[in-house]
Amino acid sequence: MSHFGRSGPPDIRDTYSLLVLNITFRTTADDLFPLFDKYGKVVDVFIPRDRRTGDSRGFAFVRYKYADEAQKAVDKLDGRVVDGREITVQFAKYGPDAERIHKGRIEEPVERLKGRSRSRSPRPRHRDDYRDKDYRRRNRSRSRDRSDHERHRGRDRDHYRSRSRSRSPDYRKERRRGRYDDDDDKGRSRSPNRSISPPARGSISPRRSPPRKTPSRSRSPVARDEKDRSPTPKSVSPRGRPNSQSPSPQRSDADE
DNA sequence: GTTGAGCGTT
Repeated sequence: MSHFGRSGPPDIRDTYSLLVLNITFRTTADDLFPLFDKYGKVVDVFIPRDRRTGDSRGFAFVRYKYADEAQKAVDKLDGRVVDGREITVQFAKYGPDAERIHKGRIEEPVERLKGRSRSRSPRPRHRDDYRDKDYRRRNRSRSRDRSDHERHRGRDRDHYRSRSRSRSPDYRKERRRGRYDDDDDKGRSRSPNRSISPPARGSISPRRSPPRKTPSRSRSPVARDEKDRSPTPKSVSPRGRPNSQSPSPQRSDADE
């Protein structure tokens, strides 16, 4: 009863999906279930969460068994203050498959029931068309960037210009066009290899090169080896222990 | 610990 979304999509054949927006980030499906269930029969309540943090996105989907009940819930719960925040209840315009739906109900239910007709849509290509458009607007999952943007806009413009290099979450979103590849993307993006060439690794450490002003050490593999090994084995070889280093590998001001 | 336009999962 309290486990929603754990078993995946139950049955959306004759269910009306309601989109609940403006909900708090701590509101759970269990909290919305009794609230929406009071106005009708709720067959399923799902709240999209972030794969990385697992935190709620701030909106939920409530599925009703009947449209009349859903409509009533929208009229009653829409604008209702939940958890100290006014929530917005409206019929979902898009289905779980990014397909357009009417009145929260999918215009065309599962076609598998109809027969072997695998073709669910004669134009799957169009689906991606408008789908991409929606994704673009959805890029602002974390509106934090926007918040900072506006915040700096009215305070300090110089800082804003300086931050021009600041990487925006949109660049990778648009590039991948996916929302689940963040895990891999982030794991690899963390590596500064993007701007650093493989050969550079031999003489990396821009700060290490300049300090070498001693002509005595010009070329002594032996001396260099001993020096690297003897003195500070843990301090030396930053690549060997990235953990010891700073979390931000991009500290080369020269590159910027 | 924070945030705030929007459309979804085994």
